Amino acid sequence: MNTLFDIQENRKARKAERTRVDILEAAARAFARNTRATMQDIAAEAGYTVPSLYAYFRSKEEITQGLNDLVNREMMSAFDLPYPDSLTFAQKLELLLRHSLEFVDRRRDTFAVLMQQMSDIASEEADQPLSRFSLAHLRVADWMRVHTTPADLGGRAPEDVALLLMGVFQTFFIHWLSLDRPPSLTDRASLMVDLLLHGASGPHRDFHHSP
Amino acid sequence: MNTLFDIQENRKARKAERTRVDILEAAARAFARNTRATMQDIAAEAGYTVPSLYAYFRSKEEITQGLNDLVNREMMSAFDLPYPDSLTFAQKLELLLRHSLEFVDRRRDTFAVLMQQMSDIASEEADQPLSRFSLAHLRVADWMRVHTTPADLGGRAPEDVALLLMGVFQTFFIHWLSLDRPPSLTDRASLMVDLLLHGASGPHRDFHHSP
Amino acid sequence: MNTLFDIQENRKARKAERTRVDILEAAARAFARNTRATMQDIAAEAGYTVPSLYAYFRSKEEITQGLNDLVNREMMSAFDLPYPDSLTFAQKLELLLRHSLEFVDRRRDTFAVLMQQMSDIASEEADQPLSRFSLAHLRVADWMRVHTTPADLGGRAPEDVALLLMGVFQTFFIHWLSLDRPPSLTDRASLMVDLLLHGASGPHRDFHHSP
Amino acid sequence: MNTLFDIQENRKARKAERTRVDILEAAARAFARNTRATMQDIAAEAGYTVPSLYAYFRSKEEITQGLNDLVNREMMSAFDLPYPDSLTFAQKLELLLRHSLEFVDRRRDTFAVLMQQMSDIASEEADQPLSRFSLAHLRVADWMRVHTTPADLGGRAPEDVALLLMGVFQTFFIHWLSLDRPPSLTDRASLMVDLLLHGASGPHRDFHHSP
DNA sequence: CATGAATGAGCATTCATTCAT
DNA sequence: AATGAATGAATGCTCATTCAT
Repeated sequence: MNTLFDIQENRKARKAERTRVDILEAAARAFARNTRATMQDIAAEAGYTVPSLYAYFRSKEEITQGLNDLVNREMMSAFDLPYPDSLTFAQKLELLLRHSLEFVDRRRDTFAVLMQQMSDIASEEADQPLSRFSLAHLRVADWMRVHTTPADLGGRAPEDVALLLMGVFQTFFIHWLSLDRPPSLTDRASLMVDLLLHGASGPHRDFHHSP
Repeated sequence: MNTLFDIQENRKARKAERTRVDILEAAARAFARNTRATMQDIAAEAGYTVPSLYAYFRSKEEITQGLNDLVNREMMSAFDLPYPDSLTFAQKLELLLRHSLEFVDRRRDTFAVLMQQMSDIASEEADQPLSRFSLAHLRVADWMRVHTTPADLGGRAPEDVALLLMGVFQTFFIHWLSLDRPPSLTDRASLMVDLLLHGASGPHRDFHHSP
Repeated sequence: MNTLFDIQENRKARKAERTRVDILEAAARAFARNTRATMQDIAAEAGYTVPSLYAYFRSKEEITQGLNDLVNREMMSAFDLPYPDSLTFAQKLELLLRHSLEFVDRRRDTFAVLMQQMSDIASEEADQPLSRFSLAHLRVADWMRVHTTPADLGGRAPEDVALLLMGVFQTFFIHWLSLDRPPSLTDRASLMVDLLLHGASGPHRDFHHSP
Repeated sequence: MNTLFDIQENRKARKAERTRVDILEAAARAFARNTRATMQDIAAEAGYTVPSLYAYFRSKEEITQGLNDLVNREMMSAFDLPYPDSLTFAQKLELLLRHSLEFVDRRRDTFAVLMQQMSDIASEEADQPLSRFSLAHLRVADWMRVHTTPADLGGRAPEDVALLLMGVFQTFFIHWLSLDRPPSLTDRASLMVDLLLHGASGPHRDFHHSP
């Protein structure tokens, strides 16, 4: 049975958790603005003084880690959604992109951090056997293997097509970030799917598929 | 008329310029190994002591800038090569990629630095109106405009196809960097062209109608 | 006349005083475990939160001071006990030691703090004219002057013999602290008296003339 | 053969070594004045700024360690000197004390640090199996075992007499430190030997040894 | 031209202390 | 009376930069 004490404890815990997330989001803004953001920067962005951050995180490392986990979880969750076999590859691809891009639209700064880390070749953490890029690459290739037929990929290795997908995603994202008043990135999903499926040459309208 | 003095001056200047490039290349190696490379790291890699670097560059900032310019010039030079109109878009594209990838194969570390900066959204210098990414994007889109017909791009905006090209280039490069014993990246040019032109679906072999 | 109010006030005051001592003893344990003990450490040892300590002491300094006073009072009280003239110097000495060592046995941690401060030459407080060591030295020398005859001290200055006493006490104590499963230190009193009185050579058994 | 280069290198190395020792001695003064001396304090005492210290020592830990080693080496060297069997215990003891006290007279501050650490029960370094005190105790007891006969110690355990010696040494030293214009401590050697050998009661002049 | 020596500015982290509740 | 939350003031340490030699 819940006593008053329990309820109060619960409320406190919830508030603390909220603060933790607030700080992580502030950290995302700070890192998006400056890759070398200091604890000072993060604190300023969060509206706290530096020592206060240490009441919620043991170290800067833990903040960065927390931010990574947050981003990773959101990003990876798109891959775990159901993609019914009844859908075509194009439809599945559009669905995957829309799921991901919705996150991006909502958490612009957070994803900026993720993308930056994607390009960090030397994994900062020596104990990490694989770089963030490699992990993502494996995950995308796996998704390809599960949700496509060899024909979908024109007989190419899923790994290669995964690189194509990641590349398009990344450049569209960075370009979008550079815009002053960015429109919804989700609206670009159709174009991205088109480019991913048919490349620069575009769909072959002049062949038997056209009416 | 050239006096002896002039000649000596000239020789000196040339030697100094050589040293400058040596240092920049050392910096590239240092940065490739560790994003946070210090002046100490760069000096060690260059075989000098730290204060010596200041005889050739006014600041660390100037070294980074110099490295950027070096890399940029090399990268951009591929766009200034001749691409005869007699070539198809596919051929021009393969040529462009091969030119660029040769540089990459030769200067692995230097390009690692470039790619990292590509993802740095916030332009390090506030006085820079455009980020490195945007500059590259403009340059690629321009090339597209000059060397393609609307049909080549399936009627799409050159800017969008430029993003596709940059994305493929970047992910293939980073993936290649992550390999332990990387093969020549130039050998992947055909695959990249294929992906760029026809996308994930592959060249339109027309499954239903082929014999 | 005592009103109900007075009685309640009194009870409160007594309880507060008890808590003060509890905290001081917790502080002793904390300091014994770690010279650099923080307020956090002390609070944890006392079973309070940090701000609660400030309800009983104005500052950490006041806690340390209070701990010192507590220890000092206990230690010095041994000197104020009666030492009848009918006793020999040896007997008085053994009595003094036993009184002191009983405290030590009982309050191991508290005395560890005292001993450490004994060696702190620079008096923590600049306004303290005399170091803790000097105060103790004076007190011991006084005891000597009162309770010994010049013959007892072999004609030496009481100050010098006081140093001998303090030295033996300190080293035996520290050695005892370093033991894993320390026996009662009081049991060592006889040996200490023996060493104090006769030195390394031992009691003058008069080897040549003994039967 | 020594080239000019070698000579210069040698001179540099020697100067650096001198600076290292200078810093260690400054650290000794700083620690003597305040047990919690900071790098700031040490630097001020040494006449450097803090970062300069890091050119000579990798960490504060290394400075403390260096200081300990310095002190230890000097202190322990007295035990390694020759003590001919022809000498009486009293003579050996006086020799041992004079050797040690000469160091003390010369390096007052340095020894203050040593003595303070002697009383630090909890060895700061968790990897140190034995405290500084225990190590010294073992060394002194060993010396006793080698240079005394059981008769010299009145049949007592060398460990116990070692504690006596250490205690006298420590209290005489601390007392000497507390003096404003301290005379040579070496001059007190005879008194210390006397106290060590015969205790508070003093030599037994009234027995057969007296004329 | 090159370097040993030195430092100002800044960084992550800790800690004693305060205050609203 | 007790505490969660917050902070100013250090602390050990790093790094880009300068300068006398």
